[in-house]
Amino acid sequence: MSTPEAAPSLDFIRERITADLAAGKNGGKVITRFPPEPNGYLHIGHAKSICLNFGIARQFKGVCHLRFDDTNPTREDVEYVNSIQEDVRWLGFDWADKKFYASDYFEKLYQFAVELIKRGKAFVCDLTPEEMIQYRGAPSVPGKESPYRNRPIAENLDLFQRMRNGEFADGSRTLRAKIDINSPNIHMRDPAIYRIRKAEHHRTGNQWCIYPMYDFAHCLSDMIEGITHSICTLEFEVHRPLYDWILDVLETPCHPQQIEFARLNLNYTVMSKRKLLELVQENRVTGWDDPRMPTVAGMRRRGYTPESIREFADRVGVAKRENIIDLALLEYCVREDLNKRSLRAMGVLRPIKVILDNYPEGQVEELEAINNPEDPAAGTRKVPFSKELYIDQEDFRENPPPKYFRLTPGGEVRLRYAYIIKCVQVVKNAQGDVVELHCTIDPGSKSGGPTSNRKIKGTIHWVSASHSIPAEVRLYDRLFTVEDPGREQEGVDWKSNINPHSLEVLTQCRLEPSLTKATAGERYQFERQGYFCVDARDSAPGKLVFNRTVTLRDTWAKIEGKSQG
RNA sequence: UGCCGAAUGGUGUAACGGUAGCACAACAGACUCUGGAUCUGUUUGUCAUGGUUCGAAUCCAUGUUCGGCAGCCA
Repeated sequence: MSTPEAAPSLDFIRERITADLAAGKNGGKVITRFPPEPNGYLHIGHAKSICLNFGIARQFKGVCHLRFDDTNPTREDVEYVNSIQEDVRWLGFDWADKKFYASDYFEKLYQFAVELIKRGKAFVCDLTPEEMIQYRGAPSVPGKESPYRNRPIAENLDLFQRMRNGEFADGSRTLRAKIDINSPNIHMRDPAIYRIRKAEHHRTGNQWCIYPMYDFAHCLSDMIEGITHSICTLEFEVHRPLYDWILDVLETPCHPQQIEFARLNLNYTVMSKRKLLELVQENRVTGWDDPRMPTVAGMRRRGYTPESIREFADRVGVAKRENIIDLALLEYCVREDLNKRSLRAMGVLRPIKVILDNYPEGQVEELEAINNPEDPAAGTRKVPFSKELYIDQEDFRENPPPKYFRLTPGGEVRLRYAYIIKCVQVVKNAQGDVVELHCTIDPGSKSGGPTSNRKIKGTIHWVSASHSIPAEVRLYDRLFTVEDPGREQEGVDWKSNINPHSLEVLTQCRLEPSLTKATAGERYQFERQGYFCVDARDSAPGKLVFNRTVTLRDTWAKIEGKSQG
């Protein structure tokens, strides 16, 4: 017997699509599209949109097109076309043979513009850009009709053809829709739909010197592809009347429904392509794929999994209200995923030497360690143990605060998978820094041994000094020190909030020898510390570089942070 | 002050006139050879004021606050 279950709640877009389907619209088909402009790398906000559009297509047994919205040759580039495809694929989505470019439609778009002119709904305007701004008015200021607005159709046709022929200079003329110069919606005040740009396009070369504007190209591209639901972000809401107007006037055979949702914002980072580009160009980061960037490429390099990003996109939901998502949710999603799948290893980031006084010189034991306690199938491995070890500086305190469960002078601690040791002597250098610890082991306390069940509060990780391998480890922190760095404030450069400690490079790290074979992109949990990923760009055999994806949840840091006020 | 939107705990998001729920965060505890994971529990919310109704987060009115729009960008 099944108990009555509440239907899984749908977001407002899926709700609407469900209703359309129920009403028999679009012949029962669902076709969406992800339409990036190739003028930058994709970021986590795009990932949300990708998951939405491709996810809806998958869910409703439809398809999602990948369409490059490349109508502005001055800012677009093939580098971006390539990175976008790589990122969408990496995220786990497939556009099959549905890859398109708005530039594929330039000729069709031109013909639609001619048709608009023939229907008396567009005109060639000779106003300069400055004049056009003036004539357009402002939100509360009525517009003024262009003196060229009532040119005869034949003259418009001739002029538009000559615009295409390259007879006029950049910026000297535009083709404008003839709608209503006094519309309360500024986008309806006879918007420009074609401009002259004698620029080389990354795909059409010098074939064109006039290019359609977004508002004209987008709705018609959607229409040409038979898109049923054209999902975009909130700032296009005021464009929808224009979207609909163009398709209505042209009496097109299909009329996609534009639906707007609120874009994703994440705290402690910026999400505008312009700002991200600025960080790249000013070398505030090492590139679009810098692991601190909220770009898909950066997150990939940092060690995020596609699964975790998809899970995140699911959890943030889809709605129309402005939002700023807590970075903690993203981090929760990666930890959740990585905890289940990643192999454990021991690595000492800031080494301090430990000498076991009562352990035989030259003896080496191979101790068994569990590869992943969450997955018994991952098996075990051997870790060498010897008289000289390294432990992390953080795991020893000469003057321990209350509740400190690690190594202290005269205190005991468990070495993971090995023995319980006691610190008997602290060696310092001339500056008073602790450089070496002498300890003794409890021989019976070896994991599995007779006294191994002794209750010891703390367990720490370690590596054998002579067996361990060197590595560089890069620790990342949030790129900005304030929650909403993108918010423009008068007289304040948004870049003044960049976190000067967003990157810390550790070069003295020592890792357990099993990591020798770690290859680019592989992810591990360094026990008690976090998840780390072999850097795909800078790591090499014998010269390992790891990126810290995210720390483990750190209850101790919280306790200590609180007691320090 | 024109037009278009949106307001539910700290952050997101459900509830579609009938018990305000879920997740993250926070807090407390259990367990632990990772201060991880896991488990248990706790705190915190319907923008305001009216109205309709047996009953309102939901419907209506007014107001408030926040966001978007004045590129020949997308």
